[in-house]
Amino acid sequence: MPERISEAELAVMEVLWNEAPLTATDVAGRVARQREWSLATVKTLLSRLVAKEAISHHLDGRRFLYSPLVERETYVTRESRRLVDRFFGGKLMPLVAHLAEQKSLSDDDIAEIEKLLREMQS
Amino acid sequence: MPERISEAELAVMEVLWNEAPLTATDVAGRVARQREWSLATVKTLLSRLVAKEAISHHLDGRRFLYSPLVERETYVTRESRRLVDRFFGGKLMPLVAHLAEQKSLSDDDIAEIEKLLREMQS
DNA sequence: TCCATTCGATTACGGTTGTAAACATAGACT
DNA sequence: AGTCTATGTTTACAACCGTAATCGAATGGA
Repeated sequence: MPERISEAELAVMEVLWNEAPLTATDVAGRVARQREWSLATVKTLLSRLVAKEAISHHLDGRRFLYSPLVERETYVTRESRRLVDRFFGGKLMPLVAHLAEQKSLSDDDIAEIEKLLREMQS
Repeated sequence: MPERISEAELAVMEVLWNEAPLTATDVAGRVARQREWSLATVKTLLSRLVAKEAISHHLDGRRFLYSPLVERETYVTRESRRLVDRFFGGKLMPLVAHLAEQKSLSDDDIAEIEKLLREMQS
């Protein structure tokens, strides 16, 4: 049972999912484009992620190189399922219906989803 | 900008979305079917939800009756969008594709979604 | 009238999160 | 050799969360 990744930690994960391994300084550099965090903050988040076993670190000279342990795919799947379970009784249909009603779907989106579904069915 | 509702608070919201207004004791009674919470705990959660303006309470004699202020529809939409923004670049298609690939869909589900989409499109 | 029950409000307390400063240590530079 | 710098570790601290116990006021019953 993997531990949950917090909002702030997720920003760090995104950086590492995008490129790894990286040093703490590198991570701080890339994450800085999104959030205004000090290097110290990023280092705290990295430590916590290591403690949660969401990332690994191995020594490179005198510094650490960090890499994801949990894959983005895996995490996204888990979180998506969580949402679908919590709000839509675990069924995808109501989610799609819901978002469709909210006009989150353009006609193009709908067409695309239909195509995808057709492919899956055959 | 509405405040976020925590996991535990959500269980209380679900009860009130299902039936309202209710007293604290009633809420505790219904929520007890899911979680093992003392009445005190439920009362704390109700207070916090009132503070967050997610629910309202009005005096009925000497006790409060609680009702949702935030609609389930609204909240679910917000959370869905949050997930889609965080993980799928704001696009719904990839979420559906993702869940579909994860075999969350039976053939019947697919057929049902297709029907829904066809109706929407016309 | 006095007590037990019922309620909401206040307080509690350990854990997580966001955000960081301070500290220790190992190289790097002078 | 002594100092600046980079880097990981420890500590900090307020807000939020899960989970309650306790307090104080009001009510209902004996």
